[in-house]
Amino acid sequence: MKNRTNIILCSKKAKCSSEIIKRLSLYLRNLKRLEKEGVETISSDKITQFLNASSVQFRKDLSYFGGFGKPGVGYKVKSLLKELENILGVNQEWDIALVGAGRLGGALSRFEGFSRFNLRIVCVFDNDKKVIGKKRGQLLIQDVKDLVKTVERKKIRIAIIATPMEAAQSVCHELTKAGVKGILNFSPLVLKVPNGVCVSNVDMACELESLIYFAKRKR
Amino acid sequence: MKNRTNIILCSKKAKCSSEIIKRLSLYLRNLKRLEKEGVETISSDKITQFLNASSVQFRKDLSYFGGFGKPGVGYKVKSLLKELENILGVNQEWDIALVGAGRLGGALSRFEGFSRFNLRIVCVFDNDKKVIGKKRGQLLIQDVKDLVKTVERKKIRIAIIATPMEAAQSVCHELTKAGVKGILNFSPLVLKVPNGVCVSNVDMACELESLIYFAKRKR
DNA sequence: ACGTGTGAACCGATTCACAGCA
DNA sequence: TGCTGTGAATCGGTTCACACGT
Repeated sequence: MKNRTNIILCSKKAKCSSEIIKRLSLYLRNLKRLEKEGVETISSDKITQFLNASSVQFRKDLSYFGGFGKPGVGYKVKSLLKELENILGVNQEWDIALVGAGRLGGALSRFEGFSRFNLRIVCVFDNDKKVIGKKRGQLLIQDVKDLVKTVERKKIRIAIIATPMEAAQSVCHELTKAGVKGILNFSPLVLKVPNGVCVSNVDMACELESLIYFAKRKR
Repeated sequence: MKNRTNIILCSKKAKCSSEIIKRLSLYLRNLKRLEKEGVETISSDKITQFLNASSVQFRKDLSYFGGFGKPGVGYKVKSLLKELENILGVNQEWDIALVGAGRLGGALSRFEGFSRFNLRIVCVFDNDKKVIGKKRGQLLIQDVKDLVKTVERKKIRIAIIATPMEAAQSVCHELTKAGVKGILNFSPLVLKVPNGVCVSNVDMACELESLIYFAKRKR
């Protein structure tokens, strides 16, 4: 009744919340595991068993992009995996810029998880004269003054901010000026960004304080 | 018309989503900044100007716990700050256990942000014989085998999991067995926890993949 | 019979609109 | 007048119920 090809991938874009996309990413990871284990077909019931999602939600999430399953059978692991990679855009390598070479930045630059997902940190910036020029893993730490130039030249679209709060907004400004469209923000500042730029905040203090709130009233 | 004291703090507990609590934590942080700057009174309009929240949402969030503002005037920074600290339970020190002394764990154990919020990492565990017994900052890295014993003895209620995916579920099990009620999970696994335990996931791969999805379709 | 895909119902969270107080 | 606090309306996301394909 309805055309199910990738026109939908675009046309339904507006309806697609970041929560859905994060779940797709989660599904993808689990499909990869299943593939490794040699599983060929899986039902929505089975795959959501180990996730915090219902089988209906799984099917609904996928339905925004098309019908990938066979009634009475389920989903072919390999082909659904490819579809999701395609939808998310992770079938190509993505270069990432990291700003802030402090402790957190250092840990992130060596975080194995990134490479596993076709994500590659290709440059690291800092404003501290003492670390500029030093190596962080394979990468030379560059002066944050060269940020715009470098990010533009390398056509980087995704960046991670791991600076102290004070520097975060100006770094953010430079990044967007240089064409960055997605920012993973580890600083506790709420960033102001121009339209069309997407920010994802990882605010550890907020997370921990909410845990404390709920933990406090258990027993 | 309605009693506004801390009975509500408990009775409204059920209505309070973790999103509200995280925002309260954000408000608190900004109130601290304002206090430092010497601001004595603030309106909901002003304080939300630099946050991703509307002034109505600010007032609504607070209204779950009582009316702290004065019509026509606003909120007294100092006293609202105290109220929020009280609600969140961050006016006392909280001891945290960290599991996983790898790169991420290492960065976290030295993350200055924690101490700023009355959070103190008091023990670090790992299962790698090569690092057990070594110092991580001030702390000795302990064998994960001693986890339950130590966590019970120190009455720790909050923990951070920064282990590889494979170890996460068993660590989580031990933590809850030892009485932990809140877990900040940096591993990409969806944890199964008993009722009454609160998990907050920081899944960097999902965050980044969602950024990629949205960045991909901008220009 | 089994499992997908989806309109409809539901539910929670945000926003609106305004009453009431300083 | 200025700003808070809150019922009512609205919006979006999740779940239900079931039609349909294999």
